[in-house]
Amino acid sequence: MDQIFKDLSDAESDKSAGTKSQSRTSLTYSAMREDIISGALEPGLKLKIEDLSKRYNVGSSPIREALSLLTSDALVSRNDQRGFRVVEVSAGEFDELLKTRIWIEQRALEESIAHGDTEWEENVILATYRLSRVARSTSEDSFIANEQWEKLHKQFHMSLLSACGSSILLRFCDQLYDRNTRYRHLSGPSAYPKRTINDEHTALSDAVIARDCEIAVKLLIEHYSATGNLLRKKILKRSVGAVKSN
Amino acid sequence: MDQIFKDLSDAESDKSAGTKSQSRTSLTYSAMREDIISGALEPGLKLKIEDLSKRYNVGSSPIREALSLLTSDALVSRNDQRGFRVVEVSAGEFDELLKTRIWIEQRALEESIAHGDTEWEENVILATYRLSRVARSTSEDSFIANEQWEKLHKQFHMSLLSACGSSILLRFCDQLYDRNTRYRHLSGPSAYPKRTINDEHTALSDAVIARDCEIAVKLLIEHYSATGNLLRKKILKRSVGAVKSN
DNA sequence: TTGCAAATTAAAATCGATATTATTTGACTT
DNA sequence: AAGTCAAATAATATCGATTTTAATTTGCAA
Repeated sequence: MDQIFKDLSDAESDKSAGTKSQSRTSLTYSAMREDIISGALEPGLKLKIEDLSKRYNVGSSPIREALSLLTSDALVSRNDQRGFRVVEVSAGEFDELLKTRIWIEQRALEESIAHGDTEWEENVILATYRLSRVARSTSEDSFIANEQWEKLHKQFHMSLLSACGSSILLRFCDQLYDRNTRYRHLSGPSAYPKRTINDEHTALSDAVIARDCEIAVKLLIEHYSATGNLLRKKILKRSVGAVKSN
Repeated sequence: MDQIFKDLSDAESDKSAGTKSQSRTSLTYSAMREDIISGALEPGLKLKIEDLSKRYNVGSSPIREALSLLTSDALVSRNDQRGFRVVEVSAGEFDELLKTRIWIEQRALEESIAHGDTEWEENVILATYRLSRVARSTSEDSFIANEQWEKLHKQFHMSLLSACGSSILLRFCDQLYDRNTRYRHLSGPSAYPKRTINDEHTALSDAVIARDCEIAVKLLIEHYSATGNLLRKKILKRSVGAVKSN
């Protein structure tokens, strides 16, 4: 928990017209969310209101509200009268996450393929292309997560599902995606040794565009299972050596 | 919005030992949740902090935290700098809800049937029996929602899914169930004229116990679709005549 | 009248102080 | 040495006042 945090206190210096000023609660929520998913705030960490107030430079009310919101994202746990914590990670939860994600995304993908229109198709093509153009790591030898890749990767996966016809289902997928990303970040750098992820993405995209539901679903499941298997080992290693903080 | 609300101010008069005192936030959250689902706080209503403070007899902080939590349940919407509202209802959202619920619960039911053990089976039997023993309405002629039935009905449906192996999926089902219940309450009394709901429940339960996945899923979908069709008409009628409050 | 802008009012958001509850410490007993 | 209890400390939860922002009204000019 020893890193530089953004100062939210002068967030409303919003010179750019049109941008309706966000509340401190919203800004703090986004910032904390980012910090939990990235691993900056590590699993199990006790989240003391006063500490957070100092770090994010806001009073206790926005902090508490942000924590309440994060609770529903399953990133923070609340325990009445004894505060908040970053939720723990475990191999068990990871497996459940993976399993559930596959169940839900399978259906979303099927519906998307069945109902997606031309615009959707083009969005998939675009998202696939954009993702293919950026590197996963900013460095060649050591792995340094590329912010841009993260963003495009999520956009790619969400684009596949976006025509499923249910914003409710999409919301679930979005949430599960982020929870999974957290595991990916926590598992440490260079999680995917030799696998040619880009090829997997392209193949998946092709099947989707060809409206080949069977293949697409098969590829999606394989894609998730493969990354999942790699991650699980790391998580296990991690959770054994984990230190319950403060 | 002119009804009696519970006074939360002396909630900690918790004589019963063992019950760890809940926070005002939690209590307020539950109370407001109940009031939104029951329709006491109607769709679109502006939720002014001060009003709510008076009604629920707590300060602004617990109110705001409770509202933040309700936001993630999709029961309350927040609009930065201009407060909270009870989320609107619409035929469109209802359809999406129904559709999504069927997608998700189908999978949950399939998994549950595939993996459920003896204990699960017995829970289903029990839940079915208990539900069959209470009346939907407390009155014979006019429809007056029976609190007990509501509880047991939810327990019945959740019991069917409870062995699906994913607490994450169950959480989703739970949330969607509640959102649907809100529609049911809003659609007004005596929503189900002649249909013998109890028979439908029994048939569903039988199929589940017999591990007949195909039939069970078919019955579940029919069950939801039938009630859904009835509700949709009422919702349409309602949303036309709705008055944007305050 | 109608349109616009300043002034007013109302509400949301935020802060910082207080009250409440949990946790730790340390003296004392067995 | 281990356990128990009470005081001291630390943290949470809550309140009420203040600041900031949005919505409304009012007054003035075209």
